[in-house]
Amino acid sequence: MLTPRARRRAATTDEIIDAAWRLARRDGLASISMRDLGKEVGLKAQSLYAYFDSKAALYDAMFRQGHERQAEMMAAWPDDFRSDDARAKVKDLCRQFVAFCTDDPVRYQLLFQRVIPDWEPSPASYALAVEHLDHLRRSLASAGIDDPRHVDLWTAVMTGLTAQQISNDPGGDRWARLVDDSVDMLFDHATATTPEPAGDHR
Amino acid sequence: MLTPRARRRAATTDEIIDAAWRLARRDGLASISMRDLGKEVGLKAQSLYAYFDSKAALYDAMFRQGHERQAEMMAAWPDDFRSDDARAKVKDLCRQFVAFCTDDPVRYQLLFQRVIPDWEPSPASYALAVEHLDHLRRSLASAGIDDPRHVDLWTAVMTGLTAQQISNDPGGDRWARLVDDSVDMLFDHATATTPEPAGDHR
DNA sequence: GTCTATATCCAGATAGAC
DNA sequence: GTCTATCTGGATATAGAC
Repeated sequence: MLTPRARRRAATTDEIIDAAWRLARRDGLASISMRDLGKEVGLKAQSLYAYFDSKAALYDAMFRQGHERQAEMMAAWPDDFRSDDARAKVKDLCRQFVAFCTDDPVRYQLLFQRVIPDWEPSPASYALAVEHLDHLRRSLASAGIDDPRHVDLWTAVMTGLTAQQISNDPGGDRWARLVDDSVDMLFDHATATTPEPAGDHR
Repeated sequence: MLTPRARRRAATTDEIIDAAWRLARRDGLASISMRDLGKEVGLKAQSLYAYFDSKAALYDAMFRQGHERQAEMMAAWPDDFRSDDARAKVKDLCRQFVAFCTDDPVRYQLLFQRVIPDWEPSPASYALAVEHLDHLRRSLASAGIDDPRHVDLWTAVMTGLTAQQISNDPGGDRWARLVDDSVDMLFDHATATTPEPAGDHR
């Protein structure tokens, strides 16, 4: 139950965060300034401190919001692919993940790269990120991929495709369209490779 | 032929660039300031402008030097792998490339990512980067990999491994050790996949 | 909660003496 | 080529009136 006062406050907070994303897309994530942000929402820069203790807290709120969006997206997928046609379902999941990242490169940078000097997410916010990696891990395990090396290779390929897409063909699909192919490749490789004894993993 | 004066000047220039790399490794690439850089080499910040027209020109010189180092490294490898055991040779090349990148993450950021706000390499410097990608392309082609899609997948996997290694296991080899495996995977996938008609590529 | 005013600090870059 | 002095402009953040 929110008081009208708290509701208003939350609305303004959201508005500031939205404006921050707009500025980030326009000028770059690291180039957001409290002055510009104030202008964007019709406030003086100093007034923003009534909503965020510091610029770092603003980034943290953006980080948190981004991961919540990702959570909403992934909630649509089960993390149990045992039933049948695991490959097709993993393809769906991976395609969706890459699209989520390439749809909003700035969000990708904030969530998955460290591009802001002297900032990192708070532990509480970072926990959200860890949770999502676990979702992937469970999904792959239920599809028969449980060698940690294979999971590491998986993350490398998907983030590699994403990064290349964003950097070298923004707005296109030169790398994004390779997702299905990559999933087949990874599956074939994982099933062909004999897993090493568990003691060898780390 | 260099006059002693020019020689001295070149030496100081190199010294400044080296100091800039040191600062970049300590404080981050984007956080280099002309003040700090001056301190590092025993000059006032303003005096640095006798060697570099601007901070952007300094970054450009660093970018250039990094690519020259890469050129030296790659010069040791032929770009013709037709002879025999192409797979092993490509593995060598890829292992070397990933090591080159992970050995110096800051250099990797400058050469291959865009982490400095409002800076990009000059066209002349960027040409060096294009040349190196061509080296890889020729190498893979001589090893029988000539489908552009496969080459794109190749770059995605290698940069993906590199980025994961740097971000999530700095100083370790959790992803770097997967290079050989990845080359096998990519080779198997490329030889198993029937190339599409040339008209379908882009 | 929002404002004005201000503190504090740092950045890149230029002018001109030596 | 290097210095001192300075310009210009930007940043984050706080104090205190309303």
